Amino acid sequence: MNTSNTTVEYLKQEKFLVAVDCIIFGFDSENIKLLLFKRRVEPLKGALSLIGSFIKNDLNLNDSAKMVLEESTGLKNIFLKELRTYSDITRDPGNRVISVAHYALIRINELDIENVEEHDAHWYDFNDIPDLIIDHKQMVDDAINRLRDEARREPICFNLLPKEFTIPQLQAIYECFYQKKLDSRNFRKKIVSFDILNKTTRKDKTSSKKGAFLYVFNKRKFKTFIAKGNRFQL
Amino acid sequence: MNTSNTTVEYLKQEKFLVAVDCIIFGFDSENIKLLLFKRRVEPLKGALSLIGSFIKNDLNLNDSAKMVLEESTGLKNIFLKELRTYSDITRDPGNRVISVAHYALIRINELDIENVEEHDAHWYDFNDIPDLIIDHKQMVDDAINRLRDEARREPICFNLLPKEFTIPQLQAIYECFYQKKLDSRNFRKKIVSFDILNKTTRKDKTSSKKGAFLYVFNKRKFKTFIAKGNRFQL
DNA sequence: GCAAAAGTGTTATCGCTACACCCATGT
DNA sequence: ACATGGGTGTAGCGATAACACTTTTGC
Repeated sequence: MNTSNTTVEYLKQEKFLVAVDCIIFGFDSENIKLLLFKRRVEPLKGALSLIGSFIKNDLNLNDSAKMVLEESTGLKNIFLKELRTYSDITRDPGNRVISVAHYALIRINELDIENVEEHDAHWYDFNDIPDLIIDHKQMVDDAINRLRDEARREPICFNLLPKEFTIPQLQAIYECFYQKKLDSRNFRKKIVSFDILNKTTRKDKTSSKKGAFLYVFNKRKFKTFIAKGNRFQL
Repeated sequence: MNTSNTTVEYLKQEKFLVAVDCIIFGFDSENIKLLLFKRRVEPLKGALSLIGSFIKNDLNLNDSAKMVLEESTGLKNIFLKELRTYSDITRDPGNRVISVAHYALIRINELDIENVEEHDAHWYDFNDIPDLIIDHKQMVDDAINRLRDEARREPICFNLLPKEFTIPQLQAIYECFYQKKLDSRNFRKKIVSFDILNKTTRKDKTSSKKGAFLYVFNKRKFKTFIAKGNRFQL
């Protein structure tokens, strides 16, 4: 095995600018939202865009995206996944840039407001996204489709809710994704049958006089659920 | 909008080597196979690896992967999708290289044998993959998981079979993925009920005296199927 | 006491699973 | 004539979908 720092073969190759862009999703009890920014550098300064950054030599792509998220939202430990690359030669008018889009789910209530305002960031309803620079609109569309699909099969929506949440809150997210009302009896029956939530004794009273019991997602129970050969499917 | 060639901001940024690697799947009527290559350049020359290449300035990632596939298999119009990026700083001992893995499904019977032998390529059973260089084994594992998952929900397995194929051939692929025998009556019932195949009047007699009718995947029918709100699920 | 959301059970329907025999043909 | 894989139908079961009323409590 070759252990020198840079192999001769590699020196001949062209190098590229590489960036990460983040599609940040939130949920405000009404709708799925996306966090968009006013771009601060040329080209296209001032236009609406996703938040992103060129990567540096000391971080991999995932960590680069994490850093971007932390800087723009003040949040650590965000749910984050790679979406796909965008590499058309002329996609960026400034120069060729290969961008790796990532999508993130955050809890709006934990957001650092100051940070966000400092970055000229605003939430937009996910089914009413304005035009964005370059191919960012495409990235958003792709991310929404991916998320819609993934939400059906993986327990990821919990990342949009506070650690403790109610069943009706969870249902509301799925109703946004599917764009239709769900039967609350059937929804509750299904999610409870999975046995992946812990019911607390506390109630959330922000949306009704009666209050709804708070639940917590239990990762251990979920693993057991999967180990038994079950499939999360909503 | 800025229309100059390279923006000043961009000039300060670090650039990176970017490569594509291809996980090539085939099916030989018995098992899912993977095409692996003996590496020809340092570092790690002679070791087993996926086929790949540094990208050039004139092609996007998808087209770069297509070119790699064409050069190594002699095939055009291959089913090809991006898997994910691999970007750990130290993943390549030669230098930092960001690799974008792609997976491809090809029809083994159409393969250009000469081309393949020229490239020191050999087929390996997908559940008995030897050690590969760098993180290529990880790429393969990720690709297999992705494919297993995608095959359930998207009609992609047809890309592993000749244009005309039999129902038992198709079933065999799914039996490989699930690693269990399926009931032929139920399998046939399900796939026929989708109404996305055209039955021909011809038969394939390579695996039985009686012969099995040949079918063709019909993209138009599939679109209708989806438009009606159905879901492909096997 | 009333408005508003939370919570609860039952029935009909549909789709999936399990299962066994006849058919066509090459040797 | 026999061995081999191709092709077909049905019945039982489990899961989903449809549906309406009671409970709690802040105002």
